[in-house]
Amino acid sequence: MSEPGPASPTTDTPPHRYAGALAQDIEARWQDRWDAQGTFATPNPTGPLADPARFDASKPRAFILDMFPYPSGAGLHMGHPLGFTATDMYARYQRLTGHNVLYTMGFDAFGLPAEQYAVQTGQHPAVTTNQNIANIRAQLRRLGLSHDPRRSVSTTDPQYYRWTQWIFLQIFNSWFDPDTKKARPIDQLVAEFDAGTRSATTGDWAAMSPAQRREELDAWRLAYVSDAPVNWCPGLGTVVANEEVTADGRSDRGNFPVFKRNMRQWMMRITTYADRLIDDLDTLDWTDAIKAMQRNWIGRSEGATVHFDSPSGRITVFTTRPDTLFGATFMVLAPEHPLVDSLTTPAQASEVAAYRTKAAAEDDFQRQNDTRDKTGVFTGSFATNPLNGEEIPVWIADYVLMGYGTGAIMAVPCGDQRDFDFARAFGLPIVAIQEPTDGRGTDTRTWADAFVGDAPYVHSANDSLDLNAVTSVAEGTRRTSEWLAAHGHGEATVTYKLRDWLFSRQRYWGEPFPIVYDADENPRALPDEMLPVLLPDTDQFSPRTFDPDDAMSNPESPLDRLEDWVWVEADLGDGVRRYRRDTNVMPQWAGSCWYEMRYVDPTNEQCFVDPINERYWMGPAQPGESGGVDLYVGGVEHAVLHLLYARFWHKVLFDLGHVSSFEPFHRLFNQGYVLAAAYQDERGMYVDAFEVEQRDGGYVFEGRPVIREYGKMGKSLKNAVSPDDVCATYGADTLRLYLMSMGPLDASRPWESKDVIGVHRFLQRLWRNLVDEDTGETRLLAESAGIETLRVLHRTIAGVRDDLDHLRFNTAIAKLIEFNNHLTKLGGCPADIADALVIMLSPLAPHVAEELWAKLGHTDTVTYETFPVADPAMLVADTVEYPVQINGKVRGRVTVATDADADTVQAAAMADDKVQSALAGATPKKIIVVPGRMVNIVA
RNA sequence: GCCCGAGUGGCGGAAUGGCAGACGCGACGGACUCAAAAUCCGUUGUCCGAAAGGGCGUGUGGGUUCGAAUCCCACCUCGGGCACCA
Repeated sequence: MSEPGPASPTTDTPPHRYAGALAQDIEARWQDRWDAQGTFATPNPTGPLADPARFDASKPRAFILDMFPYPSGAGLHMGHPLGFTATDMYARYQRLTGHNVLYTMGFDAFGLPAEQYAVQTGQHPAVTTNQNIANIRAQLRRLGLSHDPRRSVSTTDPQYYRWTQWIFLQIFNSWFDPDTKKARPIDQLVAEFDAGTRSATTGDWAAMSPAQRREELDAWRLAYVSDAPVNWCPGLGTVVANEEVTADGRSDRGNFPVFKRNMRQWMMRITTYADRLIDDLDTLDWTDAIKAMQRNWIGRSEGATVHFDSPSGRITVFTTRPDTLFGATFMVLAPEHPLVDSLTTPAQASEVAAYRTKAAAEDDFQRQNDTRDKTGVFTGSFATNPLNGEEIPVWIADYVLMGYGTGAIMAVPCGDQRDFDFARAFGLPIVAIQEPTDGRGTDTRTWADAFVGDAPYVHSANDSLDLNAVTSVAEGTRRTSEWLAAHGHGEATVTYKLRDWLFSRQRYWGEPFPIVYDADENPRALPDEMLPVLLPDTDQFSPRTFDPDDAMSNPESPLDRLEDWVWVEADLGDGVRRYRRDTNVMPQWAGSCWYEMRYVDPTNEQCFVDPINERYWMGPAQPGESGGVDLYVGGVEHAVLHLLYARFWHKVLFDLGHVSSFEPFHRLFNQGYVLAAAYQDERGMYVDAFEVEQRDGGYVFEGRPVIREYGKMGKSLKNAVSPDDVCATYGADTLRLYLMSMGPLDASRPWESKDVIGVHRFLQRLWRNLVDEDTGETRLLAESAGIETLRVLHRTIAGVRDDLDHLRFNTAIAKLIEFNNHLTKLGGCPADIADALVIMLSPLAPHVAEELWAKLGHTDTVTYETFPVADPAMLVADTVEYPVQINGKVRGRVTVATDADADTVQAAAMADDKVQSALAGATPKKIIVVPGRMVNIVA
């Protein structure tokens, strides 16, 4: 860091002043001692980490979790200590308030970042990953986080991914029962087929060959191989999930173009959980913003399917507005719709073929740009509107997407802006079926746009359905859906934007699939005793990447090259045979889908988590509650990726009876970002923020003017401050306090290095109130605390408790500073309240608190002490000062007894000189006395 | 366009219906020092005023209320998410 820190001790600074060097000395000693004594080891109810002598089942639990980091070569950035400090302070506070606390840290070490770093350095990812983990562990240690080190996991550890593979097989060997809306073991489906209580979808189960049966079952599995459109990213050399593709059709990582291609890939049937993933959000303590993002991503819409008769048979559409069916004046099919060929008349054939070719050449993401003008082609055929028998033309257009609904729509131009635009562009009829409430009338030739909303229907009746008296969309929708169902022309339907999860990647650094293929290319699960399927060692770990724009390239998995590994002999129940291994690896998200459960029972070799331990740490507190981690802190960037996938896996494991909680993360808190000033030169290039000088109200870099903006702290903006440097200058306790004092945890905050000194001075003053800076001995005031000091103390206790309960670390710190400022004015700390002060400080600045605790004569760690409890009697004074307002402006103050009644307070207010002179003889119309608060006189 | 969230001193922020600006940075004045740094003490929303005191003040305009930074309506600005999803 280039910023000046506090002075290093020189001859004239006292030897025991709390400054950077002393802080580091204290911190190193206490970190060593915590390690040596296993201070933060938390016992389990049962299993390898059970310790009956230390486990107190009568205490409430607190499972506190951070989103675990990728061990990238760059190490921690300031965003990590921000979230980690918050959870550590909360964890320590929970220990002080009598909770059993589960708090640890792991590493999400598979995936692209680790692999790319390995490719850059030419070293094996296992080597670089372990180096990076060691490096980050050292950085974390400096922060004084109270992790149980025995519970740490890395997703790349075979002892960990053995269970990731096991969970994959649980999912593979399950099906979703649409009746119970739950996952069930595939054996139970076989039993139902055998018993005839459920019919197979592809034929008569009893008459099927073994191969046909296998195919039938594979189509039910929650993890399945599918030849379907996927996102192929040549620049990365792998396919990626929908959630990893940005709105402009590029890869989330690397920003390469992504192409839709049909490929044979692993999918997970997350869509079967769409309703539960939405509905169960109601049971979670998450922000509305994140819930909205998840709902939005799942994209549930209720409506109806409607069947139209056409020369090529039935065309089914999905609509959210079946009530507008009388106004359907044409239909539009996606260019890829399977009926387009047979619907197209010879006269239209060349035009349709040209349009389809053009549409196919464009990628999906260009097509989804709503600023484009509408394009489309008439097929030459007509379909019949089931409500009124009208023949309406069938068009194809690229604004209809094959991937949503049925890939076909009924177009109601009077009630849908897109259809309206299309009708105007091609001169198609627009018939009003509602009388708009804005007075524009029903002559659609004069309309500037479609009308959407509740309004009386017109021209909306046939022999058996009459909406013309209906005034609400909801009622019209309900009655039309009923009519459609009754007449066999459709039914109420729910559609989702959510697609099944593409689960395979053509990379090296991931979990291998515990799957082999038989001679007929059927996927076969490996038995438990063959787990883990170890990731084979190789020096050819770099995936084959391609020209980022080469859409027709094909993925080549690095594991394909390992012939010796690929072919394996095994007995899967029908004798020893030769099988080919699956050469894909699982996506980055697999390991993070369940890591919180492994923290609960990290060394269990019998199961991924013992049910007793899971129920203790994650089980619902009350029947009907979701259960799950008590507090999960992390960035908002995982709103629809990790958080959706992890919820899905957890629900499958719940359905199968492996866990007692039906949600993994009961309470989620999203921390803000650490921002910092960044500077751009006239070319728009970022310059080193630490070499920029402020001059004449502007900013200058190497003599040239630069402009300032604020952005997420990091390498790309050249404005990153390293946590290590701050620890080296001021100590970790100062860094912790600064990060938390900057503002509320959920707000983004700009880093200002010059502000760090503020909380450092606070610690220095607090230290000085307890310790003689020359001798290092305690210097406590002998006389006991007076009533005024006790009142300040108890107000502080109550306030800090309330703040820490609600993760308001910024105001908790401010209250402690206030209290310390009071002690400073007192000339020091009375001996009888020093313990309380130090215990309150300990969750926030644990190292200096431990040091002070020891100086106060205690031999044990402060970690498991009891947080002081405020005495209610100390929170009220004998007298209270009332501000007296006249017409809402404060004009005077009166002091009355705390228990004075309203009349007494009013009398005192009226008797006040300033009030009388402000009233200037006027008679009050009304006087409001708010007990304990204030008086307002209305003159 | 739609859905969230936020606008308060020079700066980060506090106050969620009851004394706006807690706490911190910075700035200014003072102590210590040969001096500087560090440290300590004091002042610090703004305008008028020598002071006492007073006016104004939480993005803008309106409303509810004895009383609004806080609640309601409309608008403006910024940040985030989604976006031809039928």
